[in-house]
Amino acid sequence: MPPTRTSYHHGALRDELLGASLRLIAAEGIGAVSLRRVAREAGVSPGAPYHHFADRATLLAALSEQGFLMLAGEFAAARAATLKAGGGPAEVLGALVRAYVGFAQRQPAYFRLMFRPELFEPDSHPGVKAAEHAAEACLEEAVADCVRAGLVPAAHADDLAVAAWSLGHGLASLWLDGQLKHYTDDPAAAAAQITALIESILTAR
Amino acid sequence: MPPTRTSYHHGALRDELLGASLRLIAAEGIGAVSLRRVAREAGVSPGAPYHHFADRATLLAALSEQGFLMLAGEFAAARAATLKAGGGPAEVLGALVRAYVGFAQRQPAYFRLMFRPELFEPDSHPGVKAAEHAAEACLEEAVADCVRAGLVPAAHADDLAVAAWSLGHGLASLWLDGQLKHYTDDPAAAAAQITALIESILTAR
DNA sequence: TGTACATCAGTGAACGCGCGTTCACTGATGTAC
DNA sequence: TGTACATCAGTGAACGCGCGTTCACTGATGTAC
Repeated sequence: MPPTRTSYHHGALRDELLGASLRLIAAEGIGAVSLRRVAREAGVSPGAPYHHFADRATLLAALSEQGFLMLAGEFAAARAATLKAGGGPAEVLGALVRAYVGFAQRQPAYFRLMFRPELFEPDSHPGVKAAEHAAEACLEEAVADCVRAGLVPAAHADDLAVAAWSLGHGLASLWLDGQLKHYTDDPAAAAAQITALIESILTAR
Repeated sequence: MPPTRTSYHHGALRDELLGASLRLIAAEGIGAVSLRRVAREAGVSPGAPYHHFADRATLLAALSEQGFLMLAGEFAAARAATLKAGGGPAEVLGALVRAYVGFAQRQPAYFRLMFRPELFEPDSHPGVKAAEHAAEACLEEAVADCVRAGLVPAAHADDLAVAAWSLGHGLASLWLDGQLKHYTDDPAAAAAQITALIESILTAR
Protein backbone atom coordinates (compact mmCIF):
# COMPACT_ATOMS: atom_id res chain seq x y z
CA MET A 1 0.00 0.00 0.00
CA PRO A 2 2.69 2.60 0.83
CA PRO A 3 4.22 3.55 -2.51
CA THR A 4 7.64 2.03 -3.11
CA ARG A 5 10.51 4.36 -3.68
CA THR A 6 13.74 3.72 -5.58
CA SER A 7 15.81 6.47 -4.01
CA TYR A 8 16.46 7.56 -0.48
CA HIS A 9 14.99 10.94 -1.28
CA HIS A 10 11.37 11.13 -2.22
CA GLY A 11 11.55 14.01 -4.66
CA ALA A 12 8.04 15.39 -4.29
CA LEU A 13 7.13 14.63 -0.71
CA ARG A 14 5.41 17.92 -0.04
CA ASP A 15 2.84 17.35 -2.76
CA GLU A 16 2.47 13.73 -1.80
CA LEU A 17 1.72 14.67 1.80
CA LEU A 18 -0.93 17.12 0.69
CA GLY A 19 -2.44 14.53 -1.63
CA ALA A 20 -2.43 11.86 1.04
CA SER A 21 -4.20 14.26 3.41
CA LEU A 22 -6.94 14.88 0.86
CA ARG A 23 -7.38 11.16 0.30
CA LEU A 24 -7.67 10.60 4.04
CA ILE A 25 -10.23 13.36 4.47
CA ALA A 26 -12.31 11.98 1.63
CA ALA A 27 -12.12 8.39 2.88
CA GLU A 28 -12.26 8.71 6.65
CA GLY A 29 -12.87 12.35 7.51
CA ILE A 30 -10.66 15.07 8.87
CA GLY A 31 -10.28 13.24 12.14
CA ALA A 32 -8.11 10.71 10.34
CA VAL A 33 -5.57 13.32 9.30
CA SER A 34 -2.67 13.12 11.72
CA LEU A 35 0.84 13.91 10.62
CA ARG A 36 1.94 10.40 11.53
CA ARG A 37 -0.86 8.84 9.51
CA VAL A 38 -0.20 11.09 6.54
CA ALA A 39 3.50 10.21 6.64
CA ARG A 40 2.59 6.53 6.77
CA GLU A 41 0.30 6.89 3.76
CA ALA A 42 3.11 8.57 1.88
CA GLY A 43 5.45 5.73 2.79
CA VAL A 44 7.76 7.87 4.84
CA SER A 45 8.95 8.04 8.45
CA PRO A 46 7.07 10.09 11.09
CA GLY A 47 9.67 12.84 11.16
CA ALA A 48 9.87 13.41 7.43
CA PRO A 49 6.93 15.84 7.12
CA TYR A 50 8.70 18.27 9.41
CA HIS A 51 11.13 19.06 6.58
CA HIS A 52 8.14 20.48 4.66
CA PHE A 53 5.64 21.74 7.22
CA ALA A 54 6.30 23.38 10.56
CA ASP A 55 3.46 21.45 12.16
CA ARG A 56 0.10 19.88 11.53
CA ALA A 57 -1.78 23.19 11.41
CA THR A 58 0.55 24.49 8.72
CA LEU A 59 -0.12 21.50 6.49
CA LEU A 60 -3.87 21.96 6.89
CA ALA A 61 -3.54 25.68 6.24
CA ALA A 62 -1.66 24.99 3.01
CA LEU A 63 -4.48 22.74 1.84
CA SER A 64 -7.11 25.25 2.83
CA GLU A 65 -5.32 27.97 0.92
CA GLN A 66 -5.22 25.76 -2.18
CA GLY A 67 -8.93 25.13 -1.79
CA PHE A 68 -9.90 28.79 -1.57
CA LEU A 69 -7.76 29.60 -4.60
CA MET A 70 -9.44 26.83 -6.57
CA LEU A 71 -12.82 28.13 -5.48
CA ALA A 72 -11.92 31.65 -6.59
CA GLY A 73 -10.87 30.22 -9.94
CA GLU A 74 -14.17 28.44 -10.36
CA PHE A 75 -16.02 31.63 -9.44
CA ALA A 76 -14.13 33.55 -12.13
CA ALA A 77 -14.83 30.84 -14.70
CA ALA A 78 -18.53 30.72 -13.82
CA ARG A 79 -18.81 34.48 -14.14
CA ALA A 80 -17.01 34.55 -17.47
CA ALA A 81 -19.12 31.72 -18.87
CA THR A 82 -22.35 33.38 -17.78
CA LEU A 83 -21.44 36.73 -19.25
CA LYS A 84 -20.36 35.09 -22.49
CA ALA A 85 -23.74 33.35 -22.67
CA GLY A 86 -25.42 36.73 -22.37
CA GLY A 87 -26.41 36.47 -18.74
CA GLY A 88 -26.98 39.52 -16.57
CA PRO A 89 -25.94 40.25 -12.99
CA ALA A 90 -28.65 38.08 -11.43
CA GLU A 91 -27.59 35.14 -13.57
CA VAL A 92 -23.96 35.68 -12.60
CA LEU A 93 -24.82 35.61 -8.91
CA GLY A 94 -26.84 32.44 -9.42
CA ALA A 95 -23.94 30.92 -11.31
CA LEU A 96 -21.66 31.64 -8.36
CA VAL A 97 -23.99 29.85 -5.99
CA ARG A 98 -24.10 26.87 -8.34
CA ALA A 99 -20.32 26.96 -8.69
CA TYR A 100 -20.03 26.96 -4.89
CA VAL A 101 -22.23 23.91 -4.51
CA GLY A 102 -20.52 22.22 -7.46
CA PHE A 103 -17.15 22.81 -5.86
CA ALA A 104 -18.30 21.21 -2.62
CA GLN A 105 -19.62 18.26 -4.58
CA ARG A 106 -16.51 17.73 -6.69
CA GLN A 107 -13.97 18.57 -3.98
CA PRO A 108 -15.59 17.48 -0.73
CA ALA A 109 -12.25 17.00 1.01
CA TYR A 110 -11.17 20.56 0.30
CA PHE A 111 -14.56 21.94 1.21
CA ARG A 112 -14.78 20.12 4.51
CA LEU A 113 -11.37 21.36 5.50
CA MET A 114 -11.78 24.97 4.40
CA PHE A 115 -14.62 25.60 6.80
CA ARG A 116 -13.03 24.15 9.89
CA PRO A 117 -11.00 27.21 10.83
CA GLU A 118 -10.36 25.96 14.36
CA LEU A 119 -8.03 23.35 12.86
CA PHE A 120 -5.52 25.72 11.34
CA GLU A 121 -5.98 29.11 12.99
CA PRO A 122 -6.38 31.23 9.84
CA ASP A 123 -5.16 34.29 11.71
CA SER A 124 -1.76 32.63 12.02
CA HIS A 125 -1.62 31.73 8.34
CA PRO A 126 -2.00 34.84 6.20
CA GLY A 127 -2.00 32.88 2.97
CA VAL A 128 -5.32 31.33 3.90
CA LYS A 129 -6.84 34.71 4.69
CA ALA A 130 -5.66 36.10 1.37
CA ALA A 131 -7.11 33.16 -0.55
CA GLU A 132 -10.40 33.53 1.30
CA HIS A 133 -10.53 37.16 0.36
CA ALA A 134 -9.87 36.34 -3.28
CA ALA A 135 -12.96 34.14 -3.31
CA GLU A 136 -15.05 36.65 -1.38
CA ALA A 137 -14.03 39.39 -3.79
CA CYS A 138 -15.68 37.49 -6.65
CA LEU A 139 -18.90 37.33 -4.70
CA GLU A 140 -18.80 41.00 -3.80
CA GLU A 141 -18.13 41.96 -7.38
CA ALA A 142 -21.18 40.03 -8.53
CA VAL A 143 -23.32 41.67 -5.84
CA ALA A 144 -22.03 45.11 -6.80
CA ASP A 145 -23.11 44.44 -10.38
CA CYS A 146 -26.59 43.53 -9.15
CA VAL A 147 -26.74 46.83 -7.26
CA ARG A 148 -25.55 48.79 -10.29
CA ALA A 149 -28.23 47.10 -12.38
CA GLY A 150 -30.83 48.23 -9.85
CA LEU A 151 -31.88 44.73 -8.87
CA VAL A 152 -31.37 45.54 -5.23
CA PRO A 153 -30.94 48.80 -3.31
CA ALA A 154 -27.36 49.66 -2.40
CA ALA A 155 -28.31 49.52 1.29
CA HIS A 156 -29.02 45.81 0.93
CA ALA A 157 -25.85 44.85 -0.91
CA ASP A 158 -24.40 43.11 2.12
CA ASP A 159 -27.66 41.31 2.76
CA LEU A 160 -27.62 39.99 -0.78
CA ALA A 161 -24.03 38.82 -0.45
CA VAL A 162 -24.74 37.11 2.85
CA ALA A 163 -27.92 35.54 1.48
CA ALA A 164 -26.21 34.14 -1.62
CA TRP A 165 -23.24 32.81 0.31
CA SER A 166 -25.47 31.36 3.03
CA LEU A 167 -27.70 29.63 0.53
CA GLY A 168 -24.78 27.99 -1.24
CA HIS A 169 -22.94 27.18 1.94
CA GLY A 170 -25.95 25.72 3.69
CA LEU A 171 -26.88 23.57 0.74
CA ALA A 172 -23.33 22.32 0.33
CA SER A 173 -22.84 21.65 4.04
CA LEU A 174 -26.15 19.95 4.66
CA TRP A 175 -25.66 17.72 1.66
CA LEU A 176 -22.12 16.79 2.67
CA ASP A 177 -23.39 15.90 6.13
CA GLY A 178 -26.02 13.63 4.63
CA GLN A 179 -28.80 15.79 6.01
CA LEU A 180 -30.67 16.21 2.72
CA LYS A 181 -31.15 12.53 1.97
CA HIS A 182 -34.93 12.86 2.15
CA TYR A 183 -34.97 15.70 -0.34
CA THR A 184 -32.38 15.16 -3.03
CA ASP A 185 -29.29 13.17 -3.89
CA ASP A 186 -27.90 15.77 -6.27
CA PRO A 187 -27.12 19.10 -4.62
CA ALA A 188 -26.08 20.64 -7.92
CA ALA A 189 -29.52 19.96 -9.38
CA ALA A 190 -31.18 21.41 -6.29
CA ALA A 191 -28.94 24.47 -6.53
CA ALA A 192 -29.89 24.87 -10.18
CA GLN A 193 -33.62 24.72 -9.44
CA ILE A 194 -33.38 27.12 -6.54
CA THR A 195 -31.16 29.69 -8.21
CA ALA A 196 -33.22 29.61 -11.40
CA LEU A 197 -36.32 30.36 -9.36
CA ILE A 198 -34.63 33.23 -7.55
CA GLU A 199 -33.14 34.68 -10.72
CA SER A 200 -36.53 34.69 -12.38
CA ILE A 201 -38.06 36.48 -9.41
CA LEU A 202 -35.23 39.00 -9.17
CA THR A 203 -35.22 39.92 -12.84
CA ALA A 204 -39.00 39.98 -13.16
CA ARG A 205 -39.54 42.49 -10.39
CA MET B 1 -12.62 24.41 40.20
CA PRO B 2 -14.14 20.94 40.31
CA PRO B 3 -17.33 21.27 42.35
CA THR B 4 -17.01 19.87 45.84
CA ARG B 5 -19.32 17.14 46.86
CA THR B 6 -20.53 16.26 50.33
CA SER B 7 -21.57 12.71 49.60
CA TYR B 8 -19.92 9.79 47.92
CA HIS B 9 -22.70 9.71 45.38
CA HIS B 10 -23.15 12.66 43.12
CA GLY B 11 -26.88 12.52 42.73
CA ALA B 12 -27.26 14.14 39.33
CA LEU B 13 -24.13 13.15 37.52
CA ARG B 14 -25.78 12.47 34.20
CA ASP B 15 -27.05 16.01 33.87
CA GLU B 16 -23.80 17.42 35.16
CA LEU B 17 -21.83 15.51 32.53
CA LEU B 18 -24.08 16.85 29.79
CA GLY B 19 -23.76 20.37 31.14
CA ALA B 20 -20.00 20.13 31.44
CA SER B 21 -19.82 18.96 27.83
CA LEU B 22 -21.80 21.97 26.67
CA ARG B 23 -19.56 24.31 28.62
CA LEU B 24 -16.49 22.71 27.09
CA ILE B 25 -17.86 22.98 23.56
CA ALA B 26 -18.70 26.63 24.08
CA ALA B 27 -15.34 27.47 25.62
CA GLU B 28 -12.88 25.32 23.69
CA GLY B 29 -14.73 23.61 20.89
CA ILE B 30 -15.91 20.08 20.38
CA GLY B 31 -12.32 18.86 20.21
CA ALA B 32 -12.06 19.51 23.95
CA VAL B 33 -14.87 17.10 24.78
CA SER B 34 -13.30 13.84 25.87
CA LEU B 35 -14.98 11.64 28.43
CA ARG B 36 -11.97 11.98 30.72
CA ARG B 37 -12.06 15.75 30.46
CA VAL B 38 -15.80 15.91 31.03
CA ALA B 39 -15.45 13.69 34.09
CA ARG B 40 -12.70 15.94 35.40
CA GLU B 41 -14.86 19.04 34.91
CA ALA B 42 -17.64 17.33 36.81
CA GLY B 43 -15.23 16.50 39.64
CA VAL B 44 -15.53 12.78 39.20
CA SER B 45 -13.21 9.90 38.36
CA PRO B 46 -12.58 8.81 34.74
CA GLY B 47 -14.69 5.70 35.05
CA ALA B 48 -17.77 7.34 36.52
CA PRO B 49 -19.38 8.44 33.23
CA TYR B 50 -19.65 4.82 32.16
CA HIS B 51 -22.41 4.32 34.68
CA HIS B 52 -24.48 6.80 32.67
CA PHE B 53 -23.32 6.56 29.05
CA ALA B 54 -22.15 3.51 27.15
CA ASP B 55 -19.39 5.49 25.50
CA ARG B 56 -18.41 8.91 24.24
CA ALA B 57 -20.61 8.74 21.13
CA THR B 58 -23.65 7.99 23.26
CA LEU B 59 -23.09 11.07 25.41
CA LEU B 60 -22.76 13.26 22.32
CA ALA B 61 -25.84 11.65 20.79
CA ALA B 62 -27.84 12.43 23.92
CA LEU B 63 -26.82 16.09 23.67
CA SER B 64 -27.62 16.21 19.97
CA GLU B 65 -31.04 14.75 20.61
CA GLN B 66 -31.71 17.41 23.25
CA GLY B 67 -30.63 20.05 20.76
CA PHE B 68 -32.95 18.91 17.99
CA LEU B 69 -35.87 18.71 20.39
CA MET B 70 -35.17 22.24 21.58
CA LEU B 71 -34.98 23.40 17.98
CA ALA B 72 -38.28 21.73 17.16
CA GLY B 73 -39.79 23.50 20.15
CA GLU B 74 -38.53 26.87 18.97
CA PHE B 75 -39.93 26.16 15.52
CA ALA B 76 -43.34 25.43 16.97
CA ALA B 77 -43.23 28.59 19.09
CA ALA B 78 -42.16 30.73 16.12
CA ARG B 79 -44.96 29.36 14.00
CA ALA B 80 -47.55 29.89 16.70
CA ALA B 81 -46.39 33.45 17.36
CA THR B 82 -46.44 34.33 13.66
CA LEU B 83 -49.91 32.94 13.11
CA LYS B 84 -51.18 34.72 16.20
CA ALA B 85 -49.78 37.98 14.82
CA GLY B 86 -51.74 37.43 11.63
CA GLY B 87 -48.86 36.21 9.49
CA GLY B 88 -49.40 34.01 6.45
CA PRO B 89 -47.47 30.97 5.26
CA ALA B 90 -44.59 33.02 3.82
CA GLU B 91 -44.17 34.80 7.13
CA VAL B 92 -44.21 31.52 9.01
CA LEU B 93 -41.45 30.13 6.80
CA GLY B 94 -39.41 33.26 7.33
CA ALA B 95 -39.98 33.02 11.06
CA LEU B 96 -38.62 29.47 11.02
CA VAL B 97 -35.45 30.63 9.28
CA ARG B 98 -35.04 33.37 11.87
CA ALA B 99 -35.71 30.91 14.67
CA TYR B 100 -33.05 28.62 13.22
CA VAL B 101 -30.44 31.36 13.16
CA GLY B 102 -31.51 32.57 16.57
CA PHE B 103 -31.13 29.08 17.99
CA ALA B 104 -27.59 28.85 16.61
CA GLN B 105 -26.80 32.20 18.14
CA ARG B 106 -28.24 31.44 21.57
CA GLN B 107 -27.15 27.82 21.74
CA PRO B 108 -23.91 27.67 19.77
CA ALA B 109 -22.67 24.61 21.65
CA TYR B 110 -25.77 22.59 20.77
CA PHE B 111 -25.74 23.81 17.21
CA ARG B 112 -22.10 22.99 16.61
CA LEU B 113 -22.60 19.50 17.91
CA MET B 114 -25.85 18.72 16.13
CA PHE B 115 -24.31 19.09 12.71
CA ARG B 116 -21.25 16.94 13.27
CA PRO B 117 -22.92 13.61 12.62
CA GLU B 118 -19.62 11.81 12.22
CA LEU B 119 -19.10 12.22 15.96
CA PHE B 120 -22.06 10.21 17.12
CA GLU B 121 -23.22 8.06 14.17
CA PRO B 122 -26.89 9.09 14.14
CA ASP B 123 -27.80 5.78 12.51
CA SER B 124 -26.76 4.03 15.71
CA HIS B 125 -28.75 6.36 17.92
CA PRO B 126 -32.40 6.35 16.86
CA GLY B 127 -33.34 9.04 19.35
CA VAL B 128 -31.26 11.55 17.44
CA LYS B 129 -32.90 10.61 14.17
CA ALA B 130 -36.34 10.97 15.69
CA ALA B 131 -35.53 14.39 17.12
CA GLU B 132 -34.15 15.51 13.77
CA HIS B 133 -37.34 14.41 12.09
CA ALA B 134 -39.41 16.33 14.60
CA ALA B 135 -37.60 19.52 13.61
CA GLU B 136 -37.76 18.74 9.91
CA ALA B 137 -41.48 18.07 10.18
CA CYS B 138 -42.04 21.67 11.30
CA LEU B 139 -40.22 22.91 8.24
CA GLU B 140 -42.15 20.64 5.90
CA GLU B 141 -45.43 21.69 7.42
CA ALA B 142 -44.60 25.34 6.79
CA VAL B 143 -43.61 24.58 3.21
CA ALA B 144 -46.82 22.63 2.65
CA ASP B 145 -48.78 25.65 3.82
CA CYS B 146 -46.94 27.80 1.29
CA VAL B 147 -47.86 25.34 -1.45
CA ARG B 148 -51.51 25.26 -0.35
CA ALA B 149 -51.56 29.05 -0.42
CA GLY B 150 -50.29 28.94 -4.02
CA LEU B 151 -47.05 30.76 -3.24
CA VAL B 152 -45.06 28.05 -4.93
CA PRO B 153 -46.04 25.17 -7.25
CA ALA B 154 -46.31 21.80 -5.55
CA ALA B 155 -43.53 20.48 -7.77
CA HIS B 156 -41.13 22.89 -6.08
CA ALA B 157 -42.08 22.16 -2.49
CA ASP B 158 -38.85 20.28 -1.83
CA ASP B 159 -36.83 23.06 -3.45
CA LEU B 160 -38.42 25.58 -1.14
CA ALA B 161 -37.73 23.44 1.92
CA VAL B 162 -34.12 22.92 0.91
CA ALA B 163 -33.71 26.61 0.10
CA ALA B 164 -35.09 27.78 3.44
CA TRP B 165 -33.09 25.28 5.44
CA SER B 166 -29.93 26.00 3.47
CA LEU B 167 -30.30 29.73 3.91
CA GLY B 168 -30.69 29.44 7.67
CA HIS B 169 -28.05 26.79 8.03
CA GLY B 170 -25.48 28.59 5.92
CA LEU B 171 -26.01 31.85 7.73
CA ALA B 172 -25.76 30.21 11.12
CA SER B 173 -22.71 28.13 10.21
CA LEU B 174 -20.77 30.88 8.51
CA TRP B 175 -21.41 33.23 11.41
CA LEU B 176 -20.38 30.65 14.00
CA ASP B 177 -17.16 30.05 12.08
CA GLY B 178 -16.41 33.77 12.09
CA GLN B 179 -16.65 33.94 8.33
CA LEU B 180 -19.10 36.83 8.20
CA LYS B 181 -17.03 39.30 10.21
CA HIS B 182 -16.79 41.66 7.26
CA TYR B 183 -20.52 41.72 6.76
CA THR B 184 -22.29 41.64 10.08
CA ASP B 185 -21.84 40.89 13.74
CA ASP B 186 -25.47 40.05 14.34
CA PRO B 187 -26.69 37.06 12.37
CA ALA B 188 -30.22 37.43 13.70
CA ALA B 189 -30.44 40.94 12.26
CA ALA B 190 -29.09 39.72 8.93
CA ALA B 191 -31.60 36.87 8.95
CA ALA B 192 -34.40 39.34 9.65
CA GLN B 193 -33.40 41.59 6.76
CA ILE B 194 -33.02 38.72 4.35
CA THR B 195 -36.22 36.91 5.24
CA ALA B 196 -38.23 40.12 5.21
CA LEU B 197 -36.98 40.81 1.69
CA ILE B 198 -37.85 37.31 0.53
CA GLU B 199 -41.26 37.33 2.20
CA SER B 200 -42.13 40.61 0.50
CA ILE B 201 -41.11 39.22 -2.87
CA LEU B 202 -42.96 35.94 -2.35
CA THR B 203 -46.21 37.53 -1.25
CA ALA B 204 -46.12 40.31 -3.88
CA ARG B 205 -45.82 37.99 -6.84
C1' DT C 1 -38.56 -0.17 63.68
C1' DG C 2 -34.38 -2.93 62.67
C1' DT C 3 -31.69 -5.70 60.12
C1' DA C 4 -29.86 -8.38 56.10
C1' DC C 5 -28.85 -7.91 51.72
C1' DA C 6 -29.08 -6.53 46.75
C1' DT C 7 -28.17 -2.90 43.88
C1' DC C 8 -26.52 1.43 42.50
C1' DA C 9 -22.94 4.73 41.54
C1' DG C 10 -18.82 6.01 42.81
C1' DT C 11 -13.06 5.17 43.01
C1' DG C 12 -8.53 4.82 41.19
C1' DA C 13 -5.23 1.99 39.05
C1' DA C 14 -4.21 -0.05 34.91
C1' DC C 15 -4.26 -1.49 29.79
C1' DG C 16 -2.75 -0.34 25.19
C1' DC C 17 -3.01 3.15 21.73
C1' DG C 18 -1.84 6.85 18.52
C1' DC C 19 -0.50 11.28 18.69
C1' DG C 20 2.89 15.62 17.89
C1' DT C 21 7.25 16.60 18.04
C1' DT C 22 12.40 16.28 18.70
C1' DC C 23 16.91 14.64 17.74
C1' DA C 24 21.20 12.57 16.43
C1' DC C 25 22.05 10.26 12.45
C1' DT C 26 22.95 9.35 7.39
C1' DG C 27 22.27 8.82 2.44
C1' DA C 28 21.82 11.73 -1.66
C1' DT C 29 22.40 15.87 -4.07
C1' DG C 30 24.45 19.96 -5.68
C1' DT C 31 28.04 23.45 -5.88
C1' DA C 32 32.82 25.73 -5.77
C1' DC C 33 37.07 25.41 -7.34
C1' DT D 1 36.36 16.60 -15.36
C1' DG D 2 37.15 15.48 -10.41
C1' DT D 3 37.02 16.23 -5.83
C1' DA D 4 35.88 18.38 -1.24
C1' DC D 5 32.38 19.84 1.17
C1' DA D 6 27.90 22.06 2.46
C1' DT D 7 23.27 21.33 2.38
C1' DC D 8 19.11 18.94 1.80
C1' DA D 9 15.74 15.44 2.95
C1' DG D 10 15.35 11.32 4.62
C1' DT D 11 15.53 7.54 9.07
C1' DG D 12 14.01 5.55 13.27
C1' DA D 13 14.12 5.68 18.11
C1' DA D 14 12.53 8.20 21.83
C1' DC D 15 9.91 11.69 24.84
C1' DG D 16 5.68 12.65 27.28
C1' DC D 17 0.82 13.12 26.72
C1' DG D 18 -4.18 12.37 26.91
C1' DC D 19 -7.28 9.33 25.35
C1' DG D 20 -11.22 5.41 25.72
C1' DT D 21 -12.20 1.83 28.20
C1' DT D 22 -12.04 -1.98 31.74
C1' DC D 23 -12.00 -3.83 36.26
C1' DA D 24 -11.90 -5.14 41.04
C1' DC D 25 -13.17 -2.50 44.70
C1' DT D 26 -16.22 0.05 48.04
C1' DG D 27 -19.28 3.48 50.03
C1' DA D 28 -24.16 4.72 49.93
C1' DT D 29 -28.84 3.74 49.13
C1' DG D 30 -33.03 1.30 49.07
C1' DT D 31 -35.95 -2.70 49.80
C1' DA D 32 -37.91 -7.14 51.89
C1' DC D 33 -39.19 -9.06 55.81
